[in-house]
Amino acid sequence: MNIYDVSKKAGVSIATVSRVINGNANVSDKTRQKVLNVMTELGYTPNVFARGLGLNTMKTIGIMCADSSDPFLANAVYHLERNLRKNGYDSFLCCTGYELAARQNYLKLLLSKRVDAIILVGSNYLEPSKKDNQYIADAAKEVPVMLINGYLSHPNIYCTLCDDYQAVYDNTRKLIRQGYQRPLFLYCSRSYSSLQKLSGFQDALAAEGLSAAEEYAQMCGNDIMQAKDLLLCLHSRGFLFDAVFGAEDVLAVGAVKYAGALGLRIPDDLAVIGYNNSILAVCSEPELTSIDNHVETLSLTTVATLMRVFTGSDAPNRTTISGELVRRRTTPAWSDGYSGGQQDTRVKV
Amino acid sequence: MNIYDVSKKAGVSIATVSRVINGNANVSDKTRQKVLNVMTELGYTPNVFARGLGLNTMKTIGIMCADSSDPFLANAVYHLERNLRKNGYDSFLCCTGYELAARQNYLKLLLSKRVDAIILVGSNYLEPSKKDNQYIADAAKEVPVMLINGYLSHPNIYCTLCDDYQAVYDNTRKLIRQGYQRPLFLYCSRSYSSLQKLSGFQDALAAEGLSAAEEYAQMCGNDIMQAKDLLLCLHSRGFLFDAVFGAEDVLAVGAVKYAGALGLRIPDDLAVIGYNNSILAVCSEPELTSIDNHVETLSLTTVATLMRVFTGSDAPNRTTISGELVRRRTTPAWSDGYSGGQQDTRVKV
DNA sequence: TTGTATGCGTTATCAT
DNA sequence: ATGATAACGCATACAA
Repeated sequence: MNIYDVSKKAGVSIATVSRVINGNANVSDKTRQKVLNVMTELGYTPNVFARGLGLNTMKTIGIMCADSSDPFLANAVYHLERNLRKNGYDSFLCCTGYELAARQNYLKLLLSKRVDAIILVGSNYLEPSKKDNQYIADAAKEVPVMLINGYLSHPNIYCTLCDDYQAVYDNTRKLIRQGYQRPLFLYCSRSYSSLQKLSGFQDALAAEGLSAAEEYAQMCGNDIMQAKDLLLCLHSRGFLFDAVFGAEDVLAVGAVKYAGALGLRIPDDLAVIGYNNSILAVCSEPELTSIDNHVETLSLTTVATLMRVFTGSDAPNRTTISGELVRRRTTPAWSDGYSGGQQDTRVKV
Repeated sequence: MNIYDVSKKAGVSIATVSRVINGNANVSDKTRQKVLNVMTELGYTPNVFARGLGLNTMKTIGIMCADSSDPFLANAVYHLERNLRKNGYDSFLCCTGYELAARQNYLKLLLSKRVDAIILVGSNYLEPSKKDNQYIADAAKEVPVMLINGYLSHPNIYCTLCDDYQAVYDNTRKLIRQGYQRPLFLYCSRSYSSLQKLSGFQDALAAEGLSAAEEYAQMCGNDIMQAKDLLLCLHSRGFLFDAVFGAEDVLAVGAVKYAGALGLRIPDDLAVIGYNNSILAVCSEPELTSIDNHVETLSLTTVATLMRVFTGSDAPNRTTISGELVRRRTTPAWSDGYSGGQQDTRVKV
């Protein structure tokens, strides 16, 4: 079943059939209709390989993420996939894990499959060492590379990110002004975005005139229980803190568990803020105040930018959107001017 | 940069180069080495389209799931993708949503991309009406179709599922024998797997000599708050229940929230069991007893079966694995013989 | 508006 | 063991 069968049955040449397939205007309505009829009658579908051979594209985007079971990444992938398809592109998903060598292999594989672009989801793709990011820059020589929540200044690389620094900075300051004089920052990776958040936290302490002692930023595993245990351990060592800002919701939930274990009242004895506004925030008890980094917007923007790149329109190499505090029950009510906080809204699903 | 360039530089014919690429034995070691050297030197990669044209396969599997941000589905996708790649296959992921028409389109699209097989993840793919599943049966005429947590008896369709019926049946009986005489079942879809769970629940009531009044199985939205509100509403109407068995962890968390709202003690006043052993189970407070349906095993088995199908070995049309109760703090300790319960283990991430 | 002929980069079938 | 050559199914430049 190929284009010849159709052309034969329709009594036209394959060129005409091809024109119909590709929506070429140079076909009479009558002929077009005849061909279309035959195509549906035969249940004909163009062979993608033959097509790809000629056009050297399969209208396919490669998406790389560390782990599609991470709620944030999963959400991003979901929206990316959806929107790409809306624009006529299919997606090739790769869950690469966190190891560099594996990632390099996946990238090579995607390129060998002749994808039309590559989207890297998650700030964890940015290695601290420049050299380790070279493979990304190399890929950008062949196809456009899109980064979600990561930044790399390089031709043909386009970045869309949430302003994590500002979000943490603003809200840490608010926290302190509410009387929480000993906030603790909890993070679990040294990714670009984590480091941004950390800076935001440290700068906020400085801006409020607090000493930013090293211990007020603690690193731990990406896990509820590890976070809880770490806090318990700190507490038993006599370390004092009255608020926890988690770089991820998981860590913040750990803080809530910690408070529960010690019988601390939330938010009176301990305030907690998470990050991502994931389902964990509403699952937690009490429900978690969390920063929404607008996954959907990030994804939509990325796709929109990519389409601009494809059409040759000029596209910004870097787009930043702001995070937004979604207040729930682990922080006291506060009001202020300079950043549009928002009352409890629907959580990202 | 193509096979001709390589053949020229290596001083052999393209046929020989092709043989080297495909590991054909009819090449002298000397020639093979020479060709390999040239290939790496030139950084040559075979063109997948041309290759696909000849072989009519791209070693690619189409994976369909409703929503990659659902923890269970995300996990399955993750493991599928990983294991397929281990077997030399790439994956095409489609998040189809829950609507039939969209799903039919996605399936058509995958077939038009000439995938080598299709994997449907999640029992939600099985419609109650036979007619609505016809498109799946049709697809099976072209390529093998794998179902995870769904069952359809049809040639070239292979199903791998968790024995949801038995898991719910067994554990509901245990619950009742512990003294919970008024268990309530909460579910949120009429998918194959949901209905299996429901039957298990109903049969358990009957087996324990309890009247299975309609109201003891309630349907509600797939959402923590909706579940909580429904329970509150039932309570205010004077409806009595002392245990909740959720068909999904989300619903069980809703039950925990309900208990919190009313000041009920868990598990004394209310026992709760969830399903999936997702991260929600450990996020909940108190932590949720939940049934682990072994996503990873399901995924591994599916891939293994598919590989058997590809090699022409005979493969079982249906494989069932058993669920397993992971006990935490929303049920009292109980011990018994006939089903291997397990103490709190690591949650699925 | 329609048809003819060629190229795309492989694999596979013959020969040699 | 190696080489020449015919598919594979489509897009497209060119001709009519």
